[in-house]
Amino acid sequence: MRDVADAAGVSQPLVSIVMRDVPGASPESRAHVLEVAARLGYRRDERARMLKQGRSRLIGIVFHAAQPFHGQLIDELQLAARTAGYNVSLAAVTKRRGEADAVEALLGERVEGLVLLGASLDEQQLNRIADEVPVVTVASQYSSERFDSVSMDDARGTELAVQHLHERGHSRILYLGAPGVSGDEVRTETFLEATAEAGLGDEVAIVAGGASEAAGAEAIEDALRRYPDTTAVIAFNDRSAQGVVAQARLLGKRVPEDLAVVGFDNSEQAELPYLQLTSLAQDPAQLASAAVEMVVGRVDANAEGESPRIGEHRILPTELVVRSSSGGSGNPVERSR
Amino acid sequence: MRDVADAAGVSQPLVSIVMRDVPGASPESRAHVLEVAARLGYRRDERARMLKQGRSRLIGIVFHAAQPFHGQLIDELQLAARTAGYNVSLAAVTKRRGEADAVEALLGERVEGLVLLGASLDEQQLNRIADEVPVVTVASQYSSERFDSVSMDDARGTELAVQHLHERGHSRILYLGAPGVSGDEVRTETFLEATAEAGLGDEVAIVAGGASEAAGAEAIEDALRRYPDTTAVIAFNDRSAQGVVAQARLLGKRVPEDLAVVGFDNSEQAELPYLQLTSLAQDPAQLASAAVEMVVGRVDANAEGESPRIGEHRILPTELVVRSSSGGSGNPVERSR
DNA sequence: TTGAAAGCGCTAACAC
DNA sequence: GTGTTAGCGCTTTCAA
Repeated sequence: MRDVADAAGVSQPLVSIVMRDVPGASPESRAHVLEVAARLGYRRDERARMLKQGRSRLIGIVFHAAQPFHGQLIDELQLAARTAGYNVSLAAVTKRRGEADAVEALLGERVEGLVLLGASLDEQQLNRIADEVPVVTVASQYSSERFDSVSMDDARGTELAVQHLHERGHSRILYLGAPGVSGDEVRTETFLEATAEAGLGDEVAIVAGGASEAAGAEAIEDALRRYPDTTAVIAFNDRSAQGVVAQARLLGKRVPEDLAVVGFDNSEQAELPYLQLTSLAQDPAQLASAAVEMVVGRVDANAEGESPRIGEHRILPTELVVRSSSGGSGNPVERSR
Repeated sequence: MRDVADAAGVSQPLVSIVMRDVPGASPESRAHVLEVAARLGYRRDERARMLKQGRSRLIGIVFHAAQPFHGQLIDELQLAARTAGYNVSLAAVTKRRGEADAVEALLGERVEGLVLLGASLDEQQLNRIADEVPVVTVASQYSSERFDSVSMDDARGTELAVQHLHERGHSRILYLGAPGVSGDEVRTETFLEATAEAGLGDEVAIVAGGASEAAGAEAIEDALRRYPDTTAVIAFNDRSAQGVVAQARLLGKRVPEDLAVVGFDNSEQAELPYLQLTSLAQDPAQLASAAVEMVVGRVDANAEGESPRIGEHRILPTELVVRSSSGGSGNPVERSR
């Protein structure tokens, strides 16, 4: 900026005014400064800017690099944050880098808020982080009073899935869960309640799988041996559902004629022509805008010295998107609430 | 730092010495300062640190959020960068945010080098960026003199695939490409050369697909109508290969008995039990360490005022990992060079 | 071993 | 409309 100012024959703060595009410079000097800056290839240093301003206007996002659904969420989060006047800083969780590490890195950058996608830290660890900076988790369920969360309505979603399959005449239904992954507990409980209520109590089964294609494939192979009469499967997510469909077909089952399959997430994969997976939708745009709204709300509240409010745990409505993997659409979309 | 210094009754620079863990403080004051810092929840501001140091020691990584293979690369890149004494800063390319935008954001953070995963910017744009900061592209092919690239040996890989299928008796081989995606051109040309050399000139075909599961599925359905005698497919990547396998099975073809399939990337998906995809491996660890080595080399050279060297375009050896999708392993692994 | 002083690139308050 | 001055949180001389 000094260099630009010297080259343009003006003061350095005037260059600042021009570069920020705020009033306070005549059209002529503005044009001149911009011309000189462009010629010199000048680019403003964002760090220095943040340092001086005393705040970063940065939201940190922790995501799992291997999870394609997080890509969709990042897209929406970036948009929502920009609208709220914030930028985002990304930290990836990978096979060799845990969530705690990723959070540390973002705190070192002085992010003003943290959005954690698919967090698996326990509530106590998150509470400690929330002492430093507002936290909101997306797609994980917590009930802490110290931070917020937003997730889909797992209970209602499971009910919709059970109801959908029951209506289509299925009674031997399998829930293929992902023990230890957030959301699984609620889905498991609701599955038992909903099937019991429908009078299917002893025809259903629960098997342990996981949140990946491989886990779904392995679990269904095993499950079909143990429960050969199974006619329908509710899988933990679309990825495991994809494994279920592929493996079942390899074993000679037709989907949906011999085995109906329902997944969770309504990811882009669900629309693949050879899958056409019935799935419980969670809208990434809605999740993202809720997350940004909550975290920015807390950031602003802190800035104005308000006393911190109690943790808010928002649950967004789900809808069942019916495709052919469950026997096709009778009534195409069933909304929750 | 000021606060910590006051609370500990020492000067602020001394706190800096302690926090950086460099010699210059007595064990007692070191312990005392650390204790006070911990009590106050002090955390060093990375931005201020970079600002003062006059450099960021940051490598910017541009990745595609929807591409799971990039997740593996990020993991390796983070490791390699840390080893070289650098940190990384991530910028995601998504449906609504282009590569140019992502690059801009990183330049604003004053990254000292840029690693672009699967770049699709043209050479001229990249040259302009390379004027500001060293650039290396990963898994895209360029021949610019102004920046570096590292990619797998597409030509050799394609040869290996053709040879592998030919050895197993296939002659009606299809190349299912991804027009416009980097690497496709070389693979297409090599496919034609290698098949011609093997005397299969008029039995092979090339069809336009894409780099996703959906593209592979659509393309194979169409291709099997136009070339019903096809017995083997080389797909642009593992994702499209997965679409090919799934769709072919749905159409009643058995894999590999009726249709042998080979992919590129040897991604984690290739190992799925129901796929067992023969694939041309590109080792993410090797790609990553080469990329970091090249970009850091240029950063250091610049720092020492050396005149910039000419663009280096490194091509890493590939190997064919044989799994059952191509008829199983005769000889399990065939190396290039 | 410790402290004082300067300055990285920028913005904000104020004077001219 | 423009320039002057001060300072964000650090690191880095250099002096005590």
